[in-house]
Amino acid sequence: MKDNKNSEVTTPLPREEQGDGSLASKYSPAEVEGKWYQYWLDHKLFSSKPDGREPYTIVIPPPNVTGVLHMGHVLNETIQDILVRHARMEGKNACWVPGTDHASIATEAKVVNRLAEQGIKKSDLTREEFLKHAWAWTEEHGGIILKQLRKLGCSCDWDRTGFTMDEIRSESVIKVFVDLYRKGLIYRGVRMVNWDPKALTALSDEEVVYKEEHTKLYYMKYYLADSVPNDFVAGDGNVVHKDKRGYYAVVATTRPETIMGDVAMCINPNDPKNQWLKGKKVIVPVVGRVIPVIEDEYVDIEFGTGCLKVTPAHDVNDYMLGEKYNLEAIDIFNDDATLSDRISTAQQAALAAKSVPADFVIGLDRYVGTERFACRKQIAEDMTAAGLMEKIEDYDNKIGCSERTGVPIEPKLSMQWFLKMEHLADIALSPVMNDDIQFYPAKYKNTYRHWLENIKDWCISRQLWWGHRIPAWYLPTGGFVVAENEQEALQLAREKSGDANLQLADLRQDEDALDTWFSSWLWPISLFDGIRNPGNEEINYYYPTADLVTGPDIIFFWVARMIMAGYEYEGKMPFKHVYFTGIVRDKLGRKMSKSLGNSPNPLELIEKFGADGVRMGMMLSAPAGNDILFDEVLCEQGRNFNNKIWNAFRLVKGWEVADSEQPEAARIATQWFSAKLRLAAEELADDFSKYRLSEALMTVYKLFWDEFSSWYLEMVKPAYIDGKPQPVDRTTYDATLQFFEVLLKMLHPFMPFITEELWQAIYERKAGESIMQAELHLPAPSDADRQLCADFETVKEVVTAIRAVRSQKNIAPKEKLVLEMTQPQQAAGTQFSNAIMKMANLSAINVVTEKSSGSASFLIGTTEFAVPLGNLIDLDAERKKLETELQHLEGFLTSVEKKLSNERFVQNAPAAVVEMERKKQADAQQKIASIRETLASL
RNA sequence: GUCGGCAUAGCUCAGCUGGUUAGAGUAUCACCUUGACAUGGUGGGGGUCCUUGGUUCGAGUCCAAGUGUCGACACCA
Repeated sequence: MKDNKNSEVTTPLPREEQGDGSLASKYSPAEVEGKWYQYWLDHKLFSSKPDGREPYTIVIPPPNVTGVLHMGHVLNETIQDILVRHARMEGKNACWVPGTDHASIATEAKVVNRLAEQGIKKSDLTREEFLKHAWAWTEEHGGIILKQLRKLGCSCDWDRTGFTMDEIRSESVIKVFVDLYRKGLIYRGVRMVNWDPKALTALSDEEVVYKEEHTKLYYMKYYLADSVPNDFVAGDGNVVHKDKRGYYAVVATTRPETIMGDVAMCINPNDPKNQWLKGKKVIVPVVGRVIPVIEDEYVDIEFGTGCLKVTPAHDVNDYMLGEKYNLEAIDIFNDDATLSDRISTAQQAALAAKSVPADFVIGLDRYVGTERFACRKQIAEDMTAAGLMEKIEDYDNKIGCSERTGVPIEPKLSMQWFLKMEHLADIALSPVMNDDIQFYPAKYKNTYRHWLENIKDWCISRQLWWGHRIPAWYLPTGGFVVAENEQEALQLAREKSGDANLQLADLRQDEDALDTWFSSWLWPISLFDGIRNPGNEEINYYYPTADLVTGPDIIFFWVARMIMAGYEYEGKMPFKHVYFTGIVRDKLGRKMSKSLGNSPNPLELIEKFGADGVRMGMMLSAPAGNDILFDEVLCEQGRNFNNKIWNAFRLVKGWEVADSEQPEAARIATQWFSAKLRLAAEELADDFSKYRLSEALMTVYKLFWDEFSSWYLEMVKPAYIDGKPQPVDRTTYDATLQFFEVLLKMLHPFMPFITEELWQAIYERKAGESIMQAELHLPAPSDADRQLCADFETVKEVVTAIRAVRSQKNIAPKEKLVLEMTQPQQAAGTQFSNAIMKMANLSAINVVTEKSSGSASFLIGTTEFAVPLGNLIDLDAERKKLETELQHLEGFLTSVEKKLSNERFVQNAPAAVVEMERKKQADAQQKIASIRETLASL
């Protein structure tokens, strides 16, 4: 599985060139990306070994081994790569461990489907035969997604690639199972579980999703088996039903077919309308079984008729009632949710025990073997025909369905393995609540706490073959042993049975496999072999990992359980920070789905916009925890940005260098930009520390495009004389290259490919060197830096104002103008004057006491500027503009003065705030005065 | 039903412990094919910060209620 384009390594600096030897005007990612990824691999730049540096570890949320890359992965993996590359450039020993998940139920379902296409049924195969098919499938499709991650630029240490069912991970899972069993935390027993009748396995509570459905509510007649005594009177609150057959109670249900498992009817003892039913017996319609009326406050008086049918085998709440009142549980279904022949056996027994009028009864034989929904329809029809149905109403209901197969689950009593959660929940709660482990965004702490505080035991066994087989062996004489392997099992079995001649062949291993998440929860430990080999060098070094990046949908499945396992087996948190990503939606806010066709293929996007472009598109609107409305337009923006970087590089690289003196404008520009970089680096560090990655990207984006390209480069760009470009002085050139390099480093985590390409081209590099290892340490900005940048903002305002004058008066950029100003002491007027002249194309800046007549004037701060325009000036328009501004300023002044005249404000507000208001007042007054003066002179 | 998040420009979102008449990206409009880049440049327009009350000298920011919206959990058979 070799990446086609990546195999041939090319020269360090191949770039598409134009005929004349200059660089092409467009950046071409396709030529660059494969080349550099291979370079990184060839030089083992992603690989990590424990050393003296601070570790930075991320374990990948393992995608399904047979999965393919979708937009959700692109988001998730891009974030991880940004974090890893950022940490690596900070000088940390970055280790990103990739791998895949065997995804027990999902993969088994896919294999079963494929076999079905070939006409093979799973039930026709032995376990070994089936597993052979499953492994073949895994090898065929497995790892495709890992190859696709390379296209994205992910800097995983591929030598560490793990699989949740490889040898190390399998042994770890078994070891943990045995350990938890011996600690008494794992037990086996018959419980009500969620049964998936399609996958034919039990599921955990977390694997059940509720879907809204339009169904029916059936009101069925349960006739009284005994005569009705006369101790109730009509009108005393009792609601009594009677027809020609006799008295009856009405029971409302959404599942009429389950009456075959009815063993009681339950009323609320406080329900006035059902008092007459107390102590009675009723006859289950169709079935003919006579059942008692029991009383429990669990029953909601308001719902339906207040009469609840009790079917302990098929409803969790009924099961609890059954336990409480010691009722029989009649399981009416086969494993695939067709009706079992037990229903007719039970009916015969019931009819034999008690005689029931024949017209209440329908032979249940006809339903045996029918599918549950067909049966429901049929029995409703039959009851209606037999006059046993009072009425049928429309009803909206939420139905629990299997997350994986989508079919409605059946609550089913069955023998399963469970993990007690109380202790594990205990150790996992406080680290999150007190921020030892930090959630981003923090709102998920609530969700987390709620789940842990209401946790139930975890059903960990699955009636599947693709997974870790439960290490329990049953003895021929009954009972079982739990052991890490067959030898140990045999030994334990011999001890337990007292039969020293017992052979392995006498033992039968449990057929079930473990829930996939029972292996995933060990991932941050098992990847470093910390379960089998506790305290080894790797686990000591890399654990706890730094950041976990995942979706909030698996906070219970995975995140919470990793925290439990982490504390149970390492005594430490598995990760320090959890970054929850949102769901990737389309730009209309809809979930991406195959049927809507709104899910772009990431690989096609990469082809179209380049991996860097796609990564940027993804990150531009991806605040942690918010859903992402993905729009290709953002990838386009990413691609355009690449192109901008590329062209800035072309410009700088195209300069001729001379040993001339540095022009004043360039000198101040380099000073300013160097300060600007320090400020930006500080801002970036802050964004990263808060995991505000899209803001970090936006910070660099604006830094490169606006500050560097539009301001800095324009200020230092050598002029053209007689149509010929002049050379740049060496000082400026060197500074520019250094700035460029810093910018590339800042951009690298977000856009690894183009930054490597240009970093390699900007200076000569040694073989094997890479930008990804280049450290970025800028000194903290000084007060002088801050002042300089603030002053420069004023410069920009002046330049922009002059450009606005040009734009309004339609004066060509080439035409030189003169600027007049009244306050020479202003920063903007002195050290920056050369820069202003260059950026605004001025021939002079004159300090004047009185502006020329016929000039366009403007205020920056309290300094007055004017551009003499001669007869170009439109006095009316000028007056109008000034009047608008005057109005605005006067309104402003009024509000400030109102504040200042409020004694309570002056007394209560901090001195600095009051001072600020006074300054605002003075400034506004001065501005108003100068505008009035200008107006008067017009 | 319980709990939680969110509501700011056409769109997507910033706005930290309250303190200049609220910002960014994008979209949009006008002008400009100059010599890195039209995948570009320059300039402009655009907001009752959901509503109502309260606290405060001062509220987009804090509190309460309401409305809308999204989510988690629990579900009445």
